[in-house]
Amino acid sequence: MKRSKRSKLKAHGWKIGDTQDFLRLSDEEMEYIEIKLALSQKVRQLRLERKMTQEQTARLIGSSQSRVAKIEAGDPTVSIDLQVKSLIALGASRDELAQAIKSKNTAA
Amino acid sequence: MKRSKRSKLKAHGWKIGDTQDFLRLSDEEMEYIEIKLALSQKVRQLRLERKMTQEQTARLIGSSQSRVAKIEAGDPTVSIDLQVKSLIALGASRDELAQAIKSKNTAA
DNA sequence: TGACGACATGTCATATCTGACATATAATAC
DNA sequence: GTATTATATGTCAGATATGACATGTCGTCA
Repeated sequence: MKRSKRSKLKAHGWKIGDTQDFLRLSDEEMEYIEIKLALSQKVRQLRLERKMTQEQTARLIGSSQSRVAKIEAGDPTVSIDLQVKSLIALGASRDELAQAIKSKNTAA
Repeated sequence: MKRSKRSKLKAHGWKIGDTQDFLRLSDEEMEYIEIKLALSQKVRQLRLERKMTQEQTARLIGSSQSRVAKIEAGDPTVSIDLQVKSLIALGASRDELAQAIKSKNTAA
């Protein structure tokens, strides 16, 4: 359960799909990162819907602007725990959270 | 974002519903604990489905029997991160994970 | 041009989580 | 009875995540 080489990877901005071979991530690492990225996007989405700045959100969750930026970037130093706590603080329901984690419809 | 007094709470075995007033948890704390508990139950479910012991599962995820027990108990010292990693290692898909987090149908 | 606001990124001391270990409990088989 | 196996619980040194801070980038307004 090590973080290994992907430590420095920026999850943000990846095109999921080209990553697998490119960086030689295992399926499990891929799934973990996809979930983290999905949650980070949801945090940003909710924050923007509520027309808040990262600074305001930081105060809401008892953190700092820089950490909110990292949460939204899916930074490796940010735990899923913190992402989940942020989403809850932003008012997301369990079901909304589940929905965010669900893989998007690969069907056309 | 402190862990506060619920540190010593055992999430396991609660009857969700009587907790709210009893322990004076905020809605946000409740939601967090419910999610953690839902994940812990899913870990146990998958492990048993695969007919594995906690010891075997521990080796699978690179941890120890005692920690697997804590994962399945929703112990406060276990992060959602570790629960998610465990579920992935046990072969759960993103969708399965999302399903586990979803609130169960309150409809009869 | 400069100043401002929002966000990104790097670093660090300290808080929290981690695997490992010891030990306890419970159930089963002899 | 007591071995054995599976699980639970408490503790701790070391690993990792955290908030805070400094500073950087980028857009916009004058």
